[in-house]
Amino acid sequence: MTLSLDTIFSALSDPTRRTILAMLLEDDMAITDLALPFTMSLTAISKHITILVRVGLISQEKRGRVKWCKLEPDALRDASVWMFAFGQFDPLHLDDFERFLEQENLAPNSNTD
Amino acid sequence: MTLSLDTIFSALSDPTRRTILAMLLEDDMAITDLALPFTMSLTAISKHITILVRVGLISQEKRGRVKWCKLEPDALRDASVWMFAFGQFDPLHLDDFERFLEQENLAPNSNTD
DNA sequence: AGCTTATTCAACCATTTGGTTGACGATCGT
DNA sequence: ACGATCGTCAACCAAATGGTTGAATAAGCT
Repeated sequence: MTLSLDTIFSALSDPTRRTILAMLLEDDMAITDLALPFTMSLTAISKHITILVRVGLISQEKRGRVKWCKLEPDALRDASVWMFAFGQFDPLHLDDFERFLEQENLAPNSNTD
Repeated sequence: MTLSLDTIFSALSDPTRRTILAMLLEDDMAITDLALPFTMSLTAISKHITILVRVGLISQEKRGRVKWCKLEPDALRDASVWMFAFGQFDPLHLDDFERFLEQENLAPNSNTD
C-alpha cells in the first residue's frame, strides 16, 4: 500500500501526466490523440501513458492498431484516503471546486507545455 | 497553481516525507525528534523537511537552538481540490478512513525504513 | 571557558527521471 | 502489394533526486 502511494503521488507530480488525465476526464482517447496538444515527441507521451497505466490510473484496450485509453479514477482512492487523514476533505465544498474550475482550467489545451 | 501541484504531489511521493507528516499529525516536533525513527542520516531528514517546508506542508519556529516543526494541512487543499475533479471524494466515507487506519498504520514507527 | 546538542552547509555519489532520435512491427486503406 | 498511420523499442543524454560524510554555526549546560 505504501508503495502504491509512492507511485500514485509520483505519477501525479508531472504536469503532462495530469493534463493527460484531465483529457481523459472528457472522453476515452487514443495515444496519438492524447499527444496532439503537446509539443514533445510521441515517444515521450507514450512513456507518460505507460507510467499512468502501471499505477492503474489508465486502462487500455487495443482495437485494431489504436490503443484506447480510459481513465480509472478508482486508482486515486488510496491517495485520497491518505489525504483524508489530514482533515482536508471534511470542509471541502463545491465552492472550492467551482473556483478551481475557473482558475486552473482542466481543458486539454491548458497545459504548461 | 500548476507548479504548486507539481511540488505538492512530488513532496508526497516519498515515504519518508509522508511518515514525517504523519508524525506531525500527532504533535509538533523538533527535527532531531523527527529523525529518530529513521536509520538514515540527520542531514537526509533535514533535507526532507526543507522540501516539506518549501511546499508549505510544514512551518517552522526556532526557539533557542531547536526548530519546531508544525504540520500545515491547508497546503494540501489545492491537491485535494484537483483530485476532487476526478470524483473520488464524493463517495468517500468514514468506512474507508477506518479501514485505512487499520491497514496502513499512521504511527511514526510504521515506516518502510 | 569548554563540552554537548541541534541544525545546516558543502562536496560528492549513484540512480532515477524526462526528454530526444532513429529504427521497427503491426495494422489500415486503396 | 504498398504506402501511411499507430505505437513501441533501444540507445542515448542532461538534470533532478535521495543519499552519504565531514566540517561549520549556533545555542545550551555546568
